[in-house]
Amino acid sequence: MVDLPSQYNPQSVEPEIYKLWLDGKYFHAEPQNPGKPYCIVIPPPNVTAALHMGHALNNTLQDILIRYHRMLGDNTTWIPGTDHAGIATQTVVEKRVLAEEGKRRTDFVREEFVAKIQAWKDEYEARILSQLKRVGCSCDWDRTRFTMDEICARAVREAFFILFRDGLIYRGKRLVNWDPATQTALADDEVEMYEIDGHFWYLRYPLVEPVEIAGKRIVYVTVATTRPETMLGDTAVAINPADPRAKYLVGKKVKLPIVDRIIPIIEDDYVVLPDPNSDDPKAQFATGFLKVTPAHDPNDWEIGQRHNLPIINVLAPDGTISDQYGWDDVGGADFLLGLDRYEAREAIVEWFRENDLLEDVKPYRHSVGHSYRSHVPIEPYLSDQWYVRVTDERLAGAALRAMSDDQYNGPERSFEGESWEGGLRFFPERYAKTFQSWHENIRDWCISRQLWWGHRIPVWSAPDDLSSQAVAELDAIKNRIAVREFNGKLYVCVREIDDKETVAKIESMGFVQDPDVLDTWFSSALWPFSTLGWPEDTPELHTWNPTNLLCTAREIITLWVSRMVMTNLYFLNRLPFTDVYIHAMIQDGEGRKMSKTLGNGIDPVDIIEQYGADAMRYSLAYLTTGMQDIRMPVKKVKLEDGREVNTSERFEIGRNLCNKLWNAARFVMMNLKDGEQFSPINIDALGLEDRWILSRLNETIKQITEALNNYEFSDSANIIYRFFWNEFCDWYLEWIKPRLRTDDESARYARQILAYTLDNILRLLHPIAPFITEELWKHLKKVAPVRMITEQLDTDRPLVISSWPMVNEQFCDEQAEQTISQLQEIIRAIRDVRTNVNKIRASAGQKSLAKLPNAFIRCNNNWQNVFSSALATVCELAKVENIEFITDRTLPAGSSVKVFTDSQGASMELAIPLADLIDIEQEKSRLSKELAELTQHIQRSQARLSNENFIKKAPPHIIEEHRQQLEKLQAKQQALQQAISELK
RNA sequence: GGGCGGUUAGCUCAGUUGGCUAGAGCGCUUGCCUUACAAGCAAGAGGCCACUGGUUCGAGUCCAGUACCGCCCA
Repeated sequence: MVDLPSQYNPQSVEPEIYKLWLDGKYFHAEPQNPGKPYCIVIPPPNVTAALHMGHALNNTLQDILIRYHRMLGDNTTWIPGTDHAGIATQTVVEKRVLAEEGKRRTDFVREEFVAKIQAWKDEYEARILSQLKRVGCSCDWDRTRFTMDEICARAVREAFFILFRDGLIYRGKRLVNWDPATQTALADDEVEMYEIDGHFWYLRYPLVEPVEIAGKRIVYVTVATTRPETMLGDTAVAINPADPRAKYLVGKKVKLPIVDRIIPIIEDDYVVLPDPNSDDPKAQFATGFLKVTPAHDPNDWEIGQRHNLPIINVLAPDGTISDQYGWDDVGGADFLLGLDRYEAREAIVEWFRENDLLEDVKPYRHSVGHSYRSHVPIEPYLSDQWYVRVTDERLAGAALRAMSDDQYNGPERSFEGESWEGGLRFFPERYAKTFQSWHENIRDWCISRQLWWGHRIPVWSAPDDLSSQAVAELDAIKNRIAVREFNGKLYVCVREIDDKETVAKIESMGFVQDPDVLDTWFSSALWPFSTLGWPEDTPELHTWNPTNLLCTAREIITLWVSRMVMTNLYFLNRLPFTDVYIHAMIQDGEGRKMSKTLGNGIDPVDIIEQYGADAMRYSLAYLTTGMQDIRMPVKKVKLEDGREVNTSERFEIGRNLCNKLWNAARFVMMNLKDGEQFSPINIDALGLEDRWILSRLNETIKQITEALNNYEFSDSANIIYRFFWNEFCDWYLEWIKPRLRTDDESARYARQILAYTLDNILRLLHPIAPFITEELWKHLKKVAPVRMITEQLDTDRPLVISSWPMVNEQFCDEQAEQTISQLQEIIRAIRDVRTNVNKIRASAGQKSLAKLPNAFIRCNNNWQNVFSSALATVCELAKVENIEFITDRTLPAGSSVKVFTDSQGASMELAIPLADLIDIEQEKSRLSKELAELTQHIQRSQARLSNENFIKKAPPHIIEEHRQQLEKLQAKQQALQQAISELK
């Protein structure tokens, strides 16, 4: 006998169940295990912060698939881990240290500060991994990795070395996206564009010699700029050659105010011609003259390259005005030195104003790049950085060839016969477009970051006075290093991470290691093989790479998916994964991103504590349709312990389902006889409802399996919900209650089917709701250790490693389904009448009836037999004392009447006498309303069927369907009319 | 500026290749503490499917355009 509380309490179940799984090592797989390999690598959460609801969603979906495949018998592993998240983590630690100790990073030596970040990492890594466990994630914990651990570090070193050796990494001097707050370069995709209310300032630059144009004496040109502070670095003024003023002005000089630099006026197509009537705001605001600052603007950089202009950098790395980084004609600008770029902006504008050179100021809204970490505006900044030549055919080109044929839409691809070509698929497929256009427009990837937290760049640069003897010595160790020359300087990459000897050697020769670290995404890019042991040729790598699926959010397609594809293809000549599933982003009720600053985030742990992990998981799966956003209205709630937390009512569906499952299972187990031994039974000997529920179960298995195979999470959640709740609980359980009270064979069959169906429900629901199903599985095993209909089910192992239900066509019973469906319709009709009778009685102050006294049914023999065999149950379910069959005599007058037509076209009439129960008039008006609606419907149907074109053009089976429907409607109408006329 | 989503019941969302009297959960109304479950049971009410055109015998579904909301990339 099982004794369970009447409410499911997840808190008391979850820790114990998770321990059971861990103790049994059920999540662990070895490469040589039997079964088809199935592997997912987790998108490693950043150690920056604890997990949020987006992570909960991301990992729930992965766990559903992992658990499903484990139950299918696949050799399944889910590789967990965390990401060091270079700039993000360093930034949060810098903030914390500043707040707690009042110190800046630069107040420490590098090792000291890295140790502080390391401590933060340890804290958050532990927290993140424990959060994943609370969500129920069945990760292969023995394989946990961190993007900076030794194994990943080794892979990073080898990957860098190969790319460096093969000429795919180079050093370049160009404008980068500079974050003056964290003082590092950023990749293009780490820059976020924000709309800013700014200004156009109109600055007058005096001509060295006045010019006469159309009789007018011109003494200055006016440039319009949104960033006046960059004028200090101007090295030209440009004008469009099509501008009528160009022929008078090109070649002339202006004297740059403040610094007094003499700079030329040049002509360049890039300059926008002024046009006050243009749709292009740039043309509206333009003066026709463009100040050119090659060191501080990407477009000006291009112009500078075309015209060989000098490059004058007036900024320090922290964004202050400085003459220390390539500016030697400060002139009158020394009062600006040391000012922040925005202070300088104001000072310069003020200077122009005072000197009567500020012509105008206009408000202007435009997008400005901001650091995705520090959120300060990005400064285009001239510097030397390391780049990966992803534009190379071997990288971006390969990524494009990897796309599956039906998802690729572009210029003809020439395949080279590689097995991976055309093997990469996106779900939903629209995201393939993002992937494709990213690679078609890709630019080289800046991978160096001026940070302390990350993989140090394994490159040593030569001293200026490198001797030829030293070069010869390098040659002697050439199999341990790669040597490349950039801008006349030698750079050495040391291959092995622990090759101290070589490092000592080159350092003794005066080589110095680059102080910078690699972009975090460089190590993440290797994740699908670094975690499996690459560059070692491990059995893990053999078995599980390519992995099967990557599950992530859409903004990650460019940052990460792209790079994993390119590196896996380049280093291993195969895909990192074949499928990419892109899930939705969770937003609050107003459609805003959840964020700390808005305070609208929901903490998964709060939800787990309130509703349970299964409830959260179920709800998240239920919400995962193919859409790109999930709206989650946020509600504040005060907990018993006084804390106020964010929650959402959207998790109630999961909680309610868990509670229902708990109670249904409780009911089943209360009715099972302890340790009852079941033996195979003949399906044909079973009752109608038994065959019905088995048939429905079989269909459910089919549908869920299909949904999971197609990553249709919401569908799978809905399918099990409907079967379990609306079919098993609402109908089957109610239907067999009378049988269970007997002590005959029929009761035993019912118990056998209860055990069997509950068993299957637990299996089907386990990937989505693992805790409660495992817990109930335990209890079920106690009361019904042997479960079967025709063949015995595997019940000896924990549910987590038990088998996924198989479709069994033997259980498919179309006739039982139709019959039950018809009976349901009749039962609902009787319930409906009773409800209305009670409503009318209540309004007349009469007592409500628990049951109707009488119902009459006129039907053929076939149906009468069906009814007779289930009469007591139908009466009970329909809440009627007695059902009487009539064949010849007319239906009793003064009845509410309904007509049904079964799938064979036979009609059946139901009459419930009301005369003694209620004031007939009210029922009459209700029926009249129903009749009016019915009549309208019939008119529409008739109109369609009398349309010649419909008959001529519609497919015959559709016409037939509409005909039959009309007949049914007309039968109903007739009965209703008669009933109304008799209600007197 | 380019690309991609969304707009269906008060709220959050389903709706297959066009063939419905357009569905679900929550909320609402009415009646029920019915021996698994009140986090429940039964029965209801509630929709010009954003707008305008088009294709079609037939459009929530396909096509074109408009409006608004949102995301990604410049």
